[in-house]
Amino acid sequence: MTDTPRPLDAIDRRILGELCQKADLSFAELGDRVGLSAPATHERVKRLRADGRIKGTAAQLDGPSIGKPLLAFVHVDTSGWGKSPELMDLTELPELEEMHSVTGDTCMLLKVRLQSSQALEGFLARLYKITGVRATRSYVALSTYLERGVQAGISEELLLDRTYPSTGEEGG
Amino acid sequence: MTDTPRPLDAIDRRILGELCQKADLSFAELGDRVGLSAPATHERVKRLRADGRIKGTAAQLDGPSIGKPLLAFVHVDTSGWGKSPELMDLTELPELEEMHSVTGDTCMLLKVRLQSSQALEGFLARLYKITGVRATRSYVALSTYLERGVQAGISEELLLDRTYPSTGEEGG
DNA sequence: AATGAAATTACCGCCCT
DNA sequence: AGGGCGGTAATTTCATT
Repeated sequence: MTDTPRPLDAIDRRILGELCQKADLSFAELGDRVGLSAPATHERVKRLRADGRIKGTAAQLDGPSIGKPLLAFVHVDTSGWGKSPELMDLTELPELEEMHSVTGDTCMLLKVRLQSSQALEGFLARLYKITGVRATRSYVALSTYLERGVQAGISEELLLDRTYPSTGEEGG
Repeated sequence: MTDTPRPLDAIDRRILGELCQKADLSFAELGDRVGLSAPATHERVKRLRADGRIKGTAAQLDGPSIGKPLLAFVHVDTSGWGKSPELMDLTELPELEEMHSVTGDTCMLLKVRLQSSQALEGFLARLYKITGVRATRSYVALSTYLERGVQAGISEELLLDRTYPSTGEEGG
């Protein structure tokens, strides 16, 4: 399993672009959108999966309507460093959606989706029982303007927009 | 479209539990897992979609292998309040995955997935061009221990675990 | 249980080494 | 000449009534 299975070409990117928005397209429909036949499209998707580009496919549930109206990000400061078994046990809670160790003024960043503020209190209580947890800061979402998974596209804008003054001699 | 279409029963929850992990199960397979026939399962899923419990289905892409190895959370402090059109324009960037207004010592919380640290710099540069953006703090993910979408399950643990000492007289 | 649609396989031909 | 890739046709599996 080497790192670079094969570079993505334009059609691969368009397929990924479609599938990350709507994974239940038929291969015929998907093929129409990217200009390939159904079997050729199927072949591409199979390859994207085999290469690990596509990890799987998931139903997108609506938090509020399944009883979890409260979304919060919790910063955790620990005295030791990361990955204690106790911290990893939190993974079993369906309320915990993300756990990352991060740079910056905190150690661990959690994303949790909960039933109520009482449940958030319960979650924080559980956190504080963990050895090495010093402090937490919670950021509760008031409005969610955007929430989606990994997108296929890449903006050239972010790479090319130099904030330095240009020499005025660069070609277009 | 009222709020409460019908409460979820145990089978609904199990269906949601399966589908949020793997959306490409056949109805026959899904039915086997929850103890229903294929058409009955189909009917349930159709209802869950119609009721807005299931918003859709998406392919889960692997950030690093599609060229976005860098994940960051960016806190944005603004002078005005939230939702300016300029801020909303960021939504067009495929690098931006989440945008929430939050409680706590910041106004807006962004989740971005990028090609490189140069791209993060480009993104921050773009942020600072926006009217009313005062300051940003970036938390770059070093390791991701867990990252998944909304889960169907609800822990009773978080609601029941009272941290207050019990009187010793409460029944089980 | 039956019908129609879609996924999947088999096989053939093209293009680019 | 060979390998990768895509197209069409045939078959099986699945969705849907």
